Amino acid sequence: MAASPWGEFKHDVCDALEAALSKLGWKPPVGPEETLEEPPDPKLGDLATRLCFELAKALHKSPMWLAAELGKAIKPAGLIARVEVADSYVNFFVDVPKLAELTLRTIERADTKFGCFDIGKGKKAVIEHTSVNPTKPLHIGHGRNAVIGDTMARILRALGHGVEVQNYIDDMGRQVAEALLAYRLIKRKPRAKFDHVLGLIYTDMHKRLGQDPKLEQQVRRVLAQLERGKGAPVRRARQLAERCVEANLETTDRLGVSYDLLAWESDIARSGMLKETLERLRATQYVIEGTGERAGTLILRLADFGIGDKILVRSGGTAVYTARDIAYQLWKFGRTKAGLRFKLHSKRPDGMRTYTTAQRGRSSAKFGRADKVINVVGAEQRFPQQVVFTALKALGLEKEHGNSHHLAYEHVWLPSGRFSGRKGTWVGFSVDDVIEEAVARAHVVVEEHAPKASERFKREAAELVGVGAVRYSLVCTSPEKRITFRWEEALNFNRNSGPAVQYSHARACSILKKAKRRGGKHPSDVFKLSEEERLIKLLAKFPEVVREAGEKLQPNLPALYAADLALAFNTFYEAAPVIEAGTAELRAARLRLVNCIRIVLHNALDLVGIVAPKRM
RNA sequence: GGGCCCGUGGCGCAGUUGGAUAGCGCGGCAGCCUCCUAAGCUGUAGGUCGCGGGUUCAAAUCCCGCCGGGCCCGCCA
Repeated sequence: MAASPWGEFKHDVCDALEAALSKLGWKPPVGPEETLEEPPDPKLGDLATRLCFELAKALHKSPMWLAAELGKAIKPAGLIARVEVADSYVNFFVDVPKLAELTLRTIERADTKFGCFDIGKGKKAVIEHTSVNPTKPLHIGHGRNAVIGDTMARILRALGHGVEVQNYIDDMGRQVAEALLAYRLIKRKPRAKFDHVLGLIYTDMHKRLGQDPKLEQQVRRVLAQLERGKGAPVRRARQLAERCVEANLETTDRLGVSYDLLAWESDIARSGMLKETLERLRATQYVIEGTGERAGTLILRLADFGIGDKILVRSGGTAVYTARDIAYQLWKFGRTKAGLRFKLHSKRPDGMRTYTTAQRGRSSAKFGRADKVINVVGAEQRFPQQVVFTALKALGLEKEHGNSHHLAYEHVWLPSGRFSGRKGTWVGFSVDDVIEEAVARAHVVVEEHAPKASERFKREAAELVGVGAVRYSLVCTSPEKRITFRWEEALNFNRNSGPAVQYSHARACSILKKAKRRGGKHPSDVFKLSEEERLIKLLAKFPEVVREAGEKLQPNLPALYAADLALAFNTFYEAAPVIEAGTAELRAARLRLVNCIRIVLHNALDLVGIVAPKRM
């Protein structure tokens, strides 16, 4: 059974090209598969090769002549219906009836597994995302990180990887020191969800920090206590952070984002893996002791790898963030002797179990030991991420270096500028606030559409649609592009939105429900309409989209695909009656098509973490 | 000063391993509910792909130089 119908077609085209080339005795400088592209207009063909341009250089013949000869030598086979030569291109037309039968049968059999592969071969991928300082609620920018990471996790699972999602919690940084102090000093606290309380008093604290130099000293004292890694302040910091994380998790639960492991900095610090990592680095030629102004420091020299120096240990003996990140990265690959201990943190509403590192936990071989690591981290951290990865190379871990990926994303901005935790500009733009608003808006629309539905249905539909709109708006843009948060986009329920795809899915379900009886035979060439042909081809391409998204780390691809498919389905919906199709054969065939569209819309939405409702 | 990312119709985006007439959505304008959910559909207007060179049979895509926006180059966090 073909996992990917369109992949099968590509395969057939490559075979046909190889056969023709060997018959002609031509040796192209590149493999045929690298020369395949989609023609700009489907009328020209479904796949084209630009091979003749490549051959022209090698054989000193005109590309047009080569295309004509090559075209004559190709025998259509498999899913290829016919071959046409246009200009210097050889164009391949897919056999639509064959592709239709293959695609529909594959989707029906695979159902929710359509789009899944086994190319990951169970190889383990660790994805780190979210990793917000545990001192505030998630704002919509953190939401983008979480949604990108979660979508990537879903895509890699579909490709057959074992996936472990880690959320790194830094409970020892300056922000926590400030939050701890703020919590102690500010007696009158706002009433709100705990993470919001912390975020608000943190902002309040920052107003005072500017005016009161003594306060800055107090922060430093607390930070120093945290650095020591033991004692009451460390315990209190952890407690405070635990409460904040629990509140943050309520938010991510609602977004449909989940974690396998919460990795706490305080646990990592106590494990000794930082010390171990520094010792190993010291043993290489790349670590030197600082001199002059930098006396007493430890410097990582990576000039041999084309990047600048990075101080790892300050003259005071404390390690910088990047040093800890190197140790953590090594641990993710199972490359530290020191280990961590784990225990169950909580069972989430979706049934997933989230574990946490813990002092009094058990050691376990279940976590870490990745084959591949993806860090979803802001684009501004390209340099430190590169330092971390290059450090692996310096330690001789070539393979781990090659399997380290930084999924860099640009931040979300407000029309007025950047988010600032200190200035508190996030207020009103927390993920909680945005979802609340989106769900409220969705409720109004649901009310208009289904006034007679039960209150429970309306509430559930609004939740699903509101969250769908928010998730879609956060993931549909390429990660490397900055997005500006605008209410009208986050709350967009029109075409090219999460709800639009959900709506198309609901319509498909509705047709199938109303049809009651399904099944019945039909010839494979029943699909005559261009709308049907377009849908068949789009359905066939879905697995290729999933693969590309995984290979290129582009979580926006399934989102864009889902909108494309929904659009094509809407066009078909207007053009072709399904239940009242002219003949029993056509009715049966179109019902099959609609059912397959329903499955693929569902699977595409699922990859993006959006629920596909049967009714809305 | 050195480096990285972004710049595509009024707005938001796709297309960037060089390839055939640059796609989509929003918003404009004109239409479509006795028919499977109008959160929908059809038609229409709107683009020197930031600017200028270069390489090539072929450039939104590659190279060089500018312009605009953002980011990085801390013993900060």
